[in-house]
Amino acid sequence: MSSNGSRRREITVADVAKAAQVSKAQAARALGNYGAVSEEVRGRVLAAAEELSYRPNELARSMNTGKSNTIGVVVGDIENPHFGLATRGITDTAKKSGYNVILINTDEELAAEVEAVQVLLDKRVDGLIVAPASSVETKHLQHVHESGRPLVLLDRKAEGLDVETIAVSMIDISYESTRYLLEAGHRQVAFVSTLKTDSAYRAGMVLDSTQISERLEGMQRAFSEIGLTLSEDHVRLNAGDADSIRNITRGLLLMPEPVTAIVASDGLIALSVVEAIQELGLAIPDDVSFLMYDDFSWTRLTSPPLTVIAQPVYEMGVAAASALIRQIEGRKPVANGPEFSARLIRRGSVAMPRTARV
Amino acid sequence: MSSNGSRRREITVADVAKAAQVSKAQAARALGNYGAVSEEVRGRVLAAAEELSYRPNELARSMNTGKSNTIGVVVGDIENPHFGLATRGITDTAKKSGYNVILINTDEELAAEVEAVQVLLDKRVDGLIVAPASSVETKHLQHVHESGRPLVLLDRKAEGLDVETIAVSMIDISYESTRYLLEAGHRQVAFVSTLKTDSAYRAGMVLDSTQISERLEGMQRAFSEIGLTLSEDHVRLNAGDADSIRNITRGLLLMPEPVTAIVASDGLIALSVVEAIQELGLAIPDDVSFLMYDDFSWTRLTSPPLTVIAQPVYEMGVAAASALIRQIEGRKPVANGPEFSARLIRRGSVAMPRTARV
DNA sequence: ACCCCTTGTGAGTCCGGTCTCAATCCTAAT
DNA sequence: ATTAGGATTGAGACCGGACTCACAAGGGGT
Repeated sequence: MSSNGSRRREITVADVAKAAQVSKAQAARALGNYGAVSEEVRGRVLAAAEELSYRPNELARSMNTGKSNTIGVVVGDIENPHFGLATRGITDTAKKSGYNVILINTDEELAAEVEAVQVLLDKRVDGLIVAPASSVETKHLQHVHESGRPLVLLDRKAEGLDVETIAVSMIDISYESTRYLLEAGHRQVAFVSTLKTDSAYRAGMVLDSTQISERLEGMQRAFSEIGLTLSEDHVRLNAGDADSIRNITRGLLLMPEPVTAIVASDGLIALSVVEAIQELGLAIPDDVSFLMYDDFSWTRLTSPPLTVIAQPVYEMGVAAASALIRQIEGRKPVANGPEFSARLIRRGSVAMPRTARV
Repeated sequence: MSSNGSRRREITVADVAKAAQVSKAQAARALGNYGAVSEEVRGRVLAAAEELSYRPNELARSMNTGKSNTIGVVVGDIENPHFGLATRGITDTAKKSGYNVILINTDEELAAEVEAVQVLLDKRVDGLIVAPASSVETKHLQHVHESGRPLVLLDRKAEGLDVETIAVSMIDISYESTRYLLEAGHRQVAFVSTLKTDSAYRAGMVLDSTQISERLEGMQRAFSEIGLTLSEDHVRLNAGDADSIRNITRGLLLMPEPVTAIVASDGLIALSVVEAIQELGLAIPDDVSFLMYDDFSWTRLTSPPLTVIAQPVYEMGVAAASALIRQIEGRKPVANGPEFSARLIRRGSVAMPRTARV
């Protein structure tokens, strides 16, 4: 009873070598497929390995090759389909090139992100993909970069960090979609985002996220172009859980001069905003127009289907992984990396505001 | 220029030891917090480590402790919010106990799963959480289990594999929800699932997924209770991409005696089914009733909001991780692990079928 | 027949930690 | 003063592969 007494200790090259009656070095060569090995020996070793069902210890291997074939991914929240999709793009691509992915969630907390990066570095990952929680507080990323470890940022740029970044430029699309709202007659337009800040939004304040800065910049540009300004009071940050989003939405719609259009910064926010609107007994787009970032399938199922700003999230994940792997393998960056841009998909959630109608 | 000339080679215990003028062994003890170390030495070592910003190499550490503080997670598709949420539960819990997570996607391909498991084993993860693609083909899992590596299954049981499994029992809830449909007057009920099979569904055929088997069993029980049987032709498996789901849905609704209710096996399928229904110009629930597994937020936003079978996905992720970590740390299983059950949330997508109305 | 070069091979070192073991200190007890 | 016994400490083995080095054999060229 025990053809393979493989209890506890694992099979190592030494075991295989013994079984094949060759030196450890030869066995290692045959198995690792390097150096010179006679057919004869190779055969014996491979057979022995098969027989013992030998499996190399990747840890040991990594230790002296210095390569772990693993990349670390740090995102704010995988539960958010935006990151889910991006992660999918990353893992698909990584797998194709023989890399594994260690995933760490940060809940968009800077402290968690700093720790996550540290942990991954300690595990000697070959490179990192980070969707930074903050575009301003980037010491830890700076550190990674300086230590020479390949690093690619996803979704958001980091202030003063010259690192390859895969992100959609938000200014133009934000400008375009704001114009779309303005042309429909909206003047009271709100923007709701989860971005955490110490104080309420004030024009010109420095934000932690370049994404959000850019979006606001685009909105402002559209407004100022027609001689108006985006009201500070209509920019609501710190929209955390469903409850706070609900309150924010109610606030925006119940104020003396209610907003006539709301722009949701991501899919999660959108859900709560739309729900709050429905709760108030208001109709989209008759009472309020609605626009959101991220094109999820369900946005086509609501009535009316929602007008969205679609970002090539999966493709960006792919691009981030490709770029990182390229860096890891020391290849030169391609001349013109793909440029990603978002596009406005007009469905049914934007219409003329009540006030503008005859 | 170069306060810390930390280029290339990383700082090791040996470096710290030298800087602190003690032996490597002592430095290691002080750093690793084991063995006896005088306050004096500890101080010097810690200071030196700080100064050099030493970071232990987890790989090396893992290699001779045999622990990697990493757990491997194998899921069919993170992009599916079902797994997204579960993964979130897993990572949250793992992090709390100091474990990291390596995530691998299998696209529900058995071959990919086998490889994924192998890769994780090679990386010497401390344990595995797998949502098995097949409940029947389980040699690779058997192998893991026999090798003594902690293993927890998620969502689906594996035939003849005595391994801790965190899953919702589907029979009762399926029975309950089918009764709900039958009581509303439906007789032509369809079930649509992605489950891959070699041939079309036939009653009694062995399915790869215990989840699906159980659901069908529950449906059949409800049918036979009132002297009817669930038509084989109404059980549609192999619903892969959006297109095939669309075709299946059209098929079900355009056949001579169309189904009056459709049950979607998961959120992704639901999306396409609902879309196909809308495309056909049919209304839910007036023309077709609709029921789906998984309670995603967006199901409350459609009109009507969808009736769903909610599973405590996040909690199951938490439970799976807890169970695995318990196993890894060699603690006894708690007497009565939490039992998970799904519940039917009646919203607005189920009504009397046309045929049953006056 | 002699030298050079290309394989093939085994011994042993190294990666960066952990851990065993024997030697050295120190302090309190005899 | 002497000594037992615990606290410290350094040397070195070890984890499981990769890789360097020195050396033996076989082949070709002249």
